[in-house]
Amino acid sequence: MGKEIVALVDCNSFYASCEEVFNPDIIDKPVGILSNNDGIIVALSKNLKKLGVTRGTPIFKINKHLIRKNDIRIFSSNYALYGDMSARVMDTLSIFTPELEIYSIDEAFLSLKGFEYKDLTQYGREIKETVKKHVGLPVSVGIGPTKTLAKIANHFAKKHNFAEGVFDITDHPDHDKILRWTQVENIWGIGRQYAKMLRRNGITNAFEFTQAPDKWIQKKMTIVGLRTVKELRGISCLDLEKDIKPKKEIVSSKSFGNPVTDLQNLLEATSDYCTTAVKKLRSENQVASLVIVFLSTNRFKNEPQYANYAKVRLPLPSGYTPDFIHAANKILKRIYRPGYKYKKVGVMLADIIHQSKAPLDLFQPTYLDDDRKIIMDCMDDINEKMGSHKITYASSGIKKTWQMRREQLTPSYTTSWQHIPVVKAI
DNA sequence: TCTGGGGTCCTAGGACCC
DNA sequence: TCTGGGGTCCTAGGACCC
Repeated sequence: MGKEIVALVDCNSFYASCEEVFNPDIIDKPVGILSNNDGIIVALSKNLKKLGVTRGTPIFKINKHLIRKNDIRIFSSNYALYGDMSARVMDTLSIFTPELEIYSIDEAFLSLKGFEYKDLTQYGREIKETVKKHVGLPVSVGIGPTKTLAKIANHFAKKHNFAEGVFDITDHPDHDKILRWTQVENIWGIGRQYAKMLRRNGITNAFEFTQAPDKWIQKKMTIVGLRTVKELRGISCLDLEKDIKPKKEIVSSKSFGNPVTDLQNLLEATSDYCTTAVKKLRSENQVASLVIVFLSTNRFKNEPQYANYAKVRLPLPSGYTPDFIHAANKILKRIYRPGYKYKKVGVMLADIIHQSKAPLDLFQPTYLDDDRKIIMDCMDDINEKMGSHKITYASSGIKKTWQMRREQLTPSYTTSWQHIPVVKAI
């Protein structure tokens, strides 16, 4: 076994950059992308960051004057577009390595094992330029002997202009200096709570963290924290995961555009989220047997609060949407209390297994061996061809007054024929 | 007026068993 | 007064990620 060497390729301000590809006139403007329901800012372009806006800020808290004065462009999130752009980036990256882990919508780890004879920084530049050419998106590349160090190298590449978006920390003469430069909250695996705890104990940067005793770290931060510190010391503890792992749980939940008080609307929303979740379940050829429904009021408001959840186990694992809608509606009726303004409901599917591993039953047909699977597959096919939600359940309602807001949505340029951009000759 | 959604992993403690 | 011990399984909650 040779030494591990990985590159982390990360798209810069991914959502904002996707919008810029199709709206070149916003490239130099501050751009912000909103969460579902147009609630908070989830992605910011460099120019928006410069104005002091941070991720997670509710849009209504951003000064209107600031928006107008700087011509800030705000968009609803367009996941159809981002998902498709992501797939194109990943396709391009797969040219550069036999082993690729798609870590998130905008990040991938590439194994560069066996490539050490190359100038890896130069290779990183090639990767960067090729993605730009093929997909039009800017990326940064960090290279290191472990995933955690590759993350740090990537962060470094982004923050220092001289790196021009590519940095290799491997055997770098200033290795410790770079770790000293990395504040604890910027270490992959250290969140808000642990960062606070480390600072309380006098540990402020990655280098100081590597000097802490293993026993102490494990006691305070479990084995997860210990792995992180070992990775910082150059010992690989997190393998590249090439295979896409089947989901263990599937959640569908959304805040409402407006508060909902009556049971009927909640039942409709629950049915709708059930439909989404079970469709996802089927798309991975899986079945589930546990349904959990949760609901809550708006915790930011100074009004009576209520939150609850409950679960139901199906007699047999299923992929049949009505099985889940029945169960979910039953649960909802149990936990619903009148008199509250609800902000959100959600459905979670758990105890998920692959269809082929579903147990048989002597006394009742399973999802696989009666008509239910055929009906579902048929419905999925039609919705795939004719557009999603062509066939749906009446229990999801028609008016859907509870639906989320998406007022600044851009077209689905790459995934919908109606939205394909037109190039006009002058 | 308006504050996201979807995941994973680990551990402590209770339930249960012999 | 004294009231076992060890193993496994499950779950809720807390931490993290993007």
